[in-house]
Amino acid sequence: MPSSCSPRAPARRRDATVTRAGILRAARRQFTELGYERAGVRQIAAEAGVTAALINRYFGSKEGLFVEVLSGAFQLAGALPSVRGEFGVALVRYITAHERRPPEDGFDPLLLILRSISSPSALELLRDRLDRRTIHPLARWLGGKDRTTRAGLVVATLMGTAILRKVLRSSAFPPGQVARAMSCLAPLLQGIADHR
Amino acid sequence: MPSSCSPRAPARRRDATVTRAGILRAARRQFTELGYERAGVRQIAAEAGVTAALINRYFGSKEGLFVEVLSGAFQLAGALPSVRGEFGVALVRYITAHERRPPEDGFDPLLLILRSISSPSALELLRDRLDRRTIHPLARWLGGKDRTTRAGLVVATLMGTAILRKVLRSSAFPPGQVARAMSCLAPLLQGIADHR
DNA sequence: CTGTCAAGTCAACGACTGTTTACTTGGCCC
DNA sequence: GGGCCAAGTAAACAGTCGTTGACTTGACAG
Repeated sequence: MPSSCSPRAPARRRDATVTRAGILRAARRQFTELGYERAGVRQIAAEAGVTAALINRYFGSKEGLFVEVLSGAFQLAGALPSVRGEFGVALVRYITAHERRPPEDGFDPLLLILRSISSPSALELLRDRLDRRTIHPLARWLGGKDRTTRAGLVVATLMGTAILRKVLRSSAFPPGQVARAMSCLAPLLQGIADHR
Repeated sequence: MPSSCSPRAPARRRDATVTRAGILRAARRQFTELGYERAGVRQIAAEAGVTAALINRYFGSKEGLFVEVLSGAFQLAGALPSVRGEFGVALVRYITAHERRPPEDGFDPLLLILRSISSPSALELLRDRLDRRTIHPLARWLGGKDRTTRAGLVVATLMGTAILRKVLRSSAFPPGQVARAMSCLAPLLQGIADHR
């Protein structure tokens, strides 16, 4: 079926939905690479091939654009295994898979959080999303005693290792030895899942 | 012994060393509360009761002031126990002690790191200090197999929990239930220390 | 072919940043 | 008591930021 929206679809150069999607894609990449504050609306618009004023037209404000970027992220469905005993290795496998081939565009919610927590307005949005869409679902999946605290510890461990490995690039986690880090991380996560 | 530095010490109002120390104190507080980027030289100077130009006179630049703030921090001596089996509880006790009565001025290196990692120039300084003064000494203390990776995991866990608890203020770690979080955290840290 | 409305640009606003230069002021020494 | 140098201030510089209103341009309908 050729072109469901229009009979002839002459590849129009002025398409609001296409432009909007382009801005959103550039924003996802720059927000994860630079964080909320350092990512400027002018740079984002330039990467999308438009002017900064269009961002305010389509998203109201920079914060509105950020909210739109956040929508749909933070759900960890797909990383959780069907068997409880494979929790640790499943998460580690999920991480290494995303390491080998980075996400389609440069979008990475974990990095976006870590580089945006210095902004008070972004922080409030991030806490809300992370609590509702990640921690509490994970707590339900884990079950048992102190489930929410343990879910928080899982997320904390993932965030902490991400900070040291990908943001700070600490010498404790050299890029060539991800396997060693992951083999230490897996039983740690599994231990949190089992303590119930 | 009254006033060791000067015979009469008429409480002079123009004292370079006192002013320098005042700027440093204000900088420590604001860098941990706002991070490197959001803490402005004008606000820091105002809290110290001087003008922003004095910061450049005494510290060369904002980055020079940041370096000075960083000097002396990041060493974890005092948190480590003499017995290896008490590693987890010792660290947890250290955290809760600092929780009960916050540090003298509002200085907290962990929060300073977490809120400053979005700045590239600050990041380089932080990685250097954290690696040399915290992770590698801790790895030496831990000993055994994968000591550096495990030291990194300890720091990662502490950073991650600090992010969720003190920066994001996630509902997974309500302020009134620090004991529950700590009782889950202690065996986790002990597990990292034992895995060798 | 022309009218019309959305898509997009341009320029400017006001506020803020770190830094520098020229200046004023206060306290100690002779 | 008068010089003199350090301590400290004031003002401006050159950027950048998000946002806004008025403007131009493109594409489709009649």
